[in-house]
Amino acid sequence: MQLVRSPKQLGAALRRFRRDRKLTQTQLASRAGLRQATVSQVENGLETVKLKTVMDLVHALDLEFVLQPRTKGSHKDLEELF
Amino acid sequence: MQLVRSPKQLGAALRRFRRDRKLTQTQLASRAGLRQATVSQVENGLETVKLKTVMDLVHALDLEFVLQPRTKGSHKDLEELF
DNA sequence: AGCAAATATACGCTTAGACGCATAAAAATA
DNA sequence: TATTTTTATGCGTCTAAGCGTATATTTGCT
Repeated sequence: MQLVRSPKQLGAALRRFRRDRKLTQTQLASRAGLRQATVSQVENGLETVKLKTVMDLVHALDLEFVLQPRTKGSHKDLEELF
Repeated sequence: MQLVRSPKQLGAALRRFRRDRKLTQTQLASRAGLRQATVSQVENGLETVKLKTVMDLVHALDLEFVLQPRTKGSHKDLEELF
């Protein structure tokens, strides 16, 4: 269960789950109807990826999002500024 | 705490949280650095919205995502198989 | 080291998000 | 009912995602 507060965290979480499932980017891309290159971009934190692309990956990995109020200990991820 | 398995569910969840916080689309848009029109599109389930736009709204509403294995059915769990 | 698999990057192309600005439609309130 | 407030939609512009295809780079294995 992974917190996702930024595209970078999303990419890292997706990569962890993909590896847990012993899939390559190419295999995941095939399942999700995407290109391997696109999977790579998302896993590397591309901010402007489309929500549909993200959801396709989430579904292909048999995952789901939960949207919830922000938990405490919040102000340590200021990795927004690049 | 809202399950988000599609752009439509995301839009509906964001709308609920925004109303909980007594904000108009214009007020939320201002906080998030977006247009009111964009907030409207996202709340109505636009599939191809950019992840950055979604995250801007999530942050502006003081929310966060959790990425987790998909639960079975519509309730908490029933997962133990038999 | 060498090779194969996996991942990151490149180019040209089509499509569309988000923008500013504006207004139409719908919902709330007097 | 009329008026205000809120939400949805329209148009022209700019920018870039994702596509196919291909290749460069990194990683893993023997």
